[in-house]
Amino acid sequence: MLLVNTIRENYDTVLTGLKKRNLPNAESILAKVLELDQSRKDTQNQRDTLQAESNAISKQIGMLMKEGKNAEVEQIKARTTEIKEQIKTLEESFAQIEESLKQLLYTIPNVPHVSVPFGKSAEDNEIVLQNGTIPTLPEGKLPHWELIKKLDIIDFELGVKITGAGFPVYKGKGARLQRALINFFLDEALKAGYTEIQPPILVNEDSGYGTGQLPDKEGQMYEATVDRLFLIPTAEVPITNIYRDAILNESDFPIKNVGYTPCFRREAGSWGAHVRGLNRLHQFDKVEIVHISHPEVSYQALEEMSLYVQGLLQKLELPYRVLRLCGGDMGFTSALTYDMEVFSAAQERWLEVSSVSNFESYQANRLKLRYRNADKKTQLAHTLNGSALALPRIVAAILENNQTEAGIKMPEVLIPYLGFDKI
RNA sequence: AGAGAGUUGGGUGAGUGGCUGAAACCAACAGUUUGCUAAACUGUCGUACGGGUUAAACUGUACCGGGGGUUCGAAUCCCCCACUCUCUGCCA
Repeated sequence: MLLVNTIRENYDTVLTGLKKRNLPNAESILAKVLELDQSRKDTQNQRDTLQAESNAISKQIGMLMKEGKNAEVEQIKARTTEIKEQIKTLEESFAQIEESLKQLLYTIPNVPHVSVPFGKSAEDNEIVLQNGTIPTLPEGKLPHWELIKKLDIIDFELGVKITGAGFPVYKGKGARLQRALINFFLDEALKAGYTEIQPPILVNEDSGYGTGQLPDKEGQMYEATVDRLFLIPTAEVPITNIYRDAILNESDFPIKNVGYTPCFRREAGSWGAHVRGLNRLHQFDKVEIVHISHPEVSYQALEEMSLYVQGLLQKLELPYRVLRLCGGDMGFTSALTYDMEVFSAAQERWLEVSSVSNFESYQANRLKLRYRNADKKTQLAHTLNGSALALPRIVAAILENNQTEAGIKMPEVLIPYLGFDKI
C-alpha cells in the first residue's frame, strides 16, 4: 500500500497516477486519507499526553509508598482512575481510526510510473517491440490440444479423473519436456547471477497480506482451511516474503532470487472458449525471478529483468513481443509492468508467458521491507518480480510452432536437457 | 498426537511487580594507539508512531512470541493462542 506521507507530499503526482488507473473518486479518497491521518495524529497526541501523566503519577505512587505515605497515595490514585477512563476512550477511537485508514489504503492501487500509457483495457497496451519470425506451418497444422492428444504426452481427461479440470497429467516426453524447461530456466538464471530458492508452496495469512493476495484476492487461492494455509498462486509470494519485516543493509543489494514452484490458481470465473488446452490451468509450473532493489536503481533492475526474459525466449526460438501495460490493465500493486507474449502459430494468438513488474515500495510497505541508508535511517526497499518463465504456454507455443511432417522439433538449447530432439 | 520445558535487543543471556527500553558479554560501526595487521582502550550501537527543527539536537508514547486480563504501576502475576526444544508414539 501507499505511504500516507507519499500521498501528502506528492499529492498531485499520486492523483494523476490514480486517474491513469481510472480509479473513480480519487480526489475524495485521497482527501479522506489525509483527514483520517490528521485525526489519527491528533488522537495519538491526546492519548500520549494523558499516558505520560498517568506514568508520572504511577512513578510518584511508587516513591510515596516507599516513604510510607499511604494516605497521599490513596488521594492521587483517584486521579488516575479518571485519566484511565479518558485514555481508554481515546485508545478505542485511535484503533478505529487506524483501522479505517488501513482499510482505505488497501483500496488504493499503486501509482503508475510516468511511462505507463493511459488506457482502459488490454487494447490500450503499448507494444514496445516484437522479435523473431512467425513460422509458416505445414498443411494440417494442429493446435496444441490436438497435438498433445495425438502424441499422448499431456492428458487432460486423466487429470479430471484424478483431480478435476485444469490439472493435466504430463506423460512420457511431455513430462520430460516439463523437467527440461524447468532445469533450463533455473540454469540460465544461475548463469545470470540469481540465487536459487526452494520455498514452501503453502503460505500463511501474513505472507498473503505481505504480497497483496489478501485481503482482496482471497478467492483466487486454494485454501487449506483446517490449517488456514494457502497454496501459492506464484513463487513470488513465498520468495518475496522471505524479506518480510527485514531491515537490510545497502550492501545487501541487489538481491536476485530465482525459484521453481508449481502454482495454483482457482481462476474463478475466468474460463471461456479461448482458454482451451494449456492456455489456462489450475496447476502449472513456473520459474520466477524476484529482485529486492535499492529504490534508486529499481528501474534499471526492471530493464535487466525484461532483457533477461527476452533472452530466454530468443534461446527457445519463439517469436515474441513486449507490451507495456496501460493503467487500466496493470495489476493493482504494480507501478510498471511489461508483459511478454509469444506467438502460438496454430492458434494464431499471442499468449502471455511472462509479466515483469516493478512494485516500487508498494509491496515493501506492506512487507515492512526496509534498508538502512547512509544516514542510518530506514527506508522502504523496492520489490520486483517476473516469470522466467511460466511453462504451459511456452509448451503450447513450442509444440505448435515447431510442428513438421516429421514430428515436433525441439529447440536446440533444450536437447541436452531432453535427451531427444523431436516428439 | 501425548507429557514436560521454554520464547527477552543482531547473537549469548540476566532480569519474579515501580529506580528496566531493559545488566553483562559477544558481534557490528566510529575513533585513539600502531611501520602494517592484530591486540588494547574510548565511544556509538533497537523499531514504530507523534511533538520539535531548514536539518539536527531534544522530546512523548508504545513494543521483552501474539492477544486479552489483574494492578495506581507488568518483561515480571493470571487466561487464551502460536511457535521452539526434550522425551514418548507415528511416519516419508
